[in-house]
Amino acid sequence: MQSKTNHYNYNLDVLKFMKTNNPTQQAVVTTADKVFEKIQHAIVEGEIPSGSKISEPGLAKHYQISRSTLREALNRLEKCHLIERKANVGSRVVQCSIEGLLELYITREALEGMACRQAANNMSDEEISNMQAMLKIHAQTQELKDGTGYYQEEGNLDFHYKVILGSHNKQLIELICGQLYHLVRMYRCQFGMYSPRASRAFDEHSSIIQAIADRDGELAEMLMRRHIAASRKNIENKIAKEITQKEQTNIQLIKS
Amino acid sequence: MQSKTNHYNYNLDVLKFMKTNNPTQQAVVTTADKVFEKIQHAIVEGEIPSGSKISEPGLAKHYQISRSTLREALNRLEKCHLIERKANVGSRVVQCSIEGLLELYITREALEGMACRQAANNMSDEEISNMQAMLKIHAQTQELKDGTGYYQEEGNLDFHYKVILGSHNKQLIELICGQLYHLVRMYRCQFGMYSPRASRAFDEHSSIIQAIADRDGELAEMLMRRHIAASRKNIENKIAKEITQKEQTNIQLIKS
DNA sequence: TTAAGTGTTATTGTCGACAATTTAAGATAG
DNA sequence: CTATCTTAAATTGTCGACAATAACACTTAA
Repeated sequence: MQSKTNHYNYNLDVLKFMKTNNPTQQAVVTTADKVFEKIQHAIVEGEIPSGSKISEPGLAKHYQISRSTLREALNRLEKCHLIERKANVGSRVVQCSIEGLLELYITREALEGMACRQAANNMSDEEISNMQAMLKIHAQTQELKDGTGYYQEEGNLDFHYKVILGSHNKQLIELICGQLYHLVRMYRCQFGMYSPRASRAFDEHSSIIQAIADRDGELAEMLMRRHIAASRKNIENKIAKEITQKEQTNIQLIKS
Repeated sequence: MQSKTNHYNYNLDVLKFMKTNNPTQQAVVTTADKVFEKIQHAIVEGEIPSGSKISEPGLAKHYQISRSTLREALNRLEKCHLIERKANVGSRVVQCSIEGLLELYITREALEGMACRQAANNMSDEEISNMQAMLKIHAQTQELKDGTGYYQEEGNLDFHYKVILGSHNKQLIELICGQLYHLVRMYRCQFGMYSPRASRAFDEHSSIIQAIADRDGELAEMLMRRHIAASRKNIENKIAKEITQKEQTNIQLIKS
């Protein structure tokens, strides 16, 4: 559950993308906003450990701000489900868990599936051709860096964002981009997950865009749901494998 | 778009239900919590008009609290999408619109559909029989008050809540019950919508519970989605009818 | 008359201090 | 030695005041 910062500096690009392209993202002007982003980054990257208690006086001193300003930032962190607050007790960084990760995938499957259906209905022809162009770039880059799964991950987020924004549904956009995806990025960092399904994911993206271009909302939703479900099952298998490996190690340790 | 308080006092019951049965709902202890609930009620009922600007000094004086406490309450209102804030400008009550209502239904269809699927997988036998018992009570009460659509609406919320909680998915529960449903109740009040589909909705509820009892997640999701989509289309028709009526009235006014 | 610029007013963001509550430590009884 | 109660420390919630920003009214120039 260690953070792997060097593998995830693309987050900055994605964040910038969110800020410039996401209509629901408000500009960062106030100091509370800046501190919010700093803490958010620290939580996502695991610098502030998952599950740890947050000390208001401590953090306020660390960032050289008053407690009021910090509390404003904490409120926004709570809004995107990165921390949890209890009255008269305090805040804790959300506890990452396998169950939580799977629940997140379930929720994404529902929301992004519907977003994809709406995208098929509501995206403009221009938006669609933009996305097709993006996919071509991904294809080329993939040829260069095939197997690493690194850039593909960036492309993955990029792709999902474009689809979600293409739904033209403010409610969906806000829920997924404004709230859920902070948690997604946190899990990606904490569990060190870069997709080992790069080429398959690329094919799935192609099919989804095709369905959108055909204005086939029903198919588009189904494909997106399968795409996310496949990713979830991939994780489940990986975790199951890790567990059995650990068990075998334990058995060996007992034997020796 | 007037509020119809007398028709909606059942909201208190539902709120109580949320507090006692919803694991994500935290107890109200702090004064900010109390003020939050008061303002929330005022917004939902339309006492504070949809789209109106919120004056921090004004509201603070009105509720006899400091601005800090009020801002704490405003943050929670923002979390459940009842107000929108802009930096250095202020807060506005969310603007109710037909597009917003339809977007909300789309989102509910996605989330509650998936929650229903998960409920079929995860509900305990006891929970299921509880829900079946609840439905029987609804059937009896419906016989008594058939046609009013009033109590049925309470039952409707009750039913949906039970299904959502039955998903045992914290992420889904928090998103739907903790955030979305405040907006749902607001729209219900502001647009004065008590379901005119009482008996049909009851049948749909029955089928859904049956699918859950059969542990048929796929069918359960499909039925729930159709249930919500039917409600949405019902609204769409109603609105379309109202618009044509208005147009005809306008034509008559022009003629006279 | 309209447009841009300027000064005033009001609102929001931030701060430090105090009050209320919880947590921790220590003392006392069993 | 454990458990409970009491007291002390720390943390959170709330308050009022000040600073920074935006909205408004007014003046001036084109």
